[in-house]
Amino acid sequence: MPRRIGDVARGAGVGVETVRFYEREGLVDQPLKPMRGWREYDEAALGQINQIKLAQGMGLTIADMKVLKARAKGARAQFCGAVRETVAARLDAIDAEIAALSLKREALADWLKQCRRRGKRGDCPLYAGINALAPKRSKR
Amino acid sequence: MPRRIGDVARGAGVGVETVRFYEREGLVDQPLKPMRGWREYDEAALGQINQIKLAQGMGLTIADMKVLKARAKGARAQFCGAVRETVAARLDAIDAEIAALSLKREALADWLKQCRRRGKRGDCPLYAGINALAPKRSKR
DNA sequence: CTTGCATCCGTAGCAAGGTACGGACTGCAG
DNA sequence: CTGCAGTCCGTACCTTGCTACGGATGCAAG
Repeated sequence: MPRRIGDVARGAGVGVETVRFYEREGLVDQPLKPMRGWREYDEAALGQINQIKLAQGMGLTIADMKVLKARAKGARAQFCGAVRETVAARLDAIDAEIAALSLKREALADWLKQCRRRGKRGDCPLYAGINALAPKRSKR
Repeated sequence: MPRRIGDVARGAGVGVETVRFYEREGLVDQPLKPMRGWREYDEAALGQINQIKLAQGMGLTIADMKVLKARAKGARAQFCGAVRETVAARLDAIDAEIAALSLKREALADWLKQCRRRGKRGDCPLYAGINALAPKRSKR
């Protein structure tokens, strides 16, 4: 059972600064501070950090989580709607990201293939292109 | 034929600030400034920006391009080796990124499926979980 | 009482790739 | 001559998710 922020951090496998960051973001509830001394944490903080890690593993952003946390105070149906909305939006965003990366992947793979095919023929268009852009030397 | 930075920017479809950013990064050669007046650009700047856009489309980073540009002054064989190295490294990085995103994609899709399956049964574990983390209210 | 680690708190910095701003200047049209 | 758009230049800001720093305090052991 965690008592102080360092215990929470170690228990969740994150740094103390990270816990404090989550608190600033409002994702982890910061226990009230006694007028002197250290804050007293309980299991809730640990659970909240684990939920953050879970959500992060699914690709949700901190901003997404803030929205969902705000909605969690409302009725279950509303909350579920918000969850589905957020998850669907993030799914679309991630699909778009994957599509963009796949295009890049193909372009890079093609480039490598061309490189190997040209092999020793030594007609790299990029090298020619880059040096054509500095025509000072070729003009003499 | 571009004359001033604004012409270059319009011609390349980027902002003036972006051209200046590439100049600061050393990816676009900035023509010498006359003691008074405006710099005079030629086609080279346009070509360099187009190469940047191409490389970006393949997923190369600005840092990658800096390295390659530095190598372009050397012999062709050295340059080609550096290109292959950079491209291969970036390809690996992008594959890793795609793999990570695919995991997230699956997790999100699963979550949505679970949401729909639970449908009106109203037993969302996330809602329960979040509210269990604030047990103040349930204790009464 | 002193050492020494932990916490508290605000603030600043990192990566990446730009974007924006403010004040001074330039050059051209009216 | 004046107005106005465009440049020049340095610097600050943006996003995201942390991470680090520095000075002040707290607390327990020796």
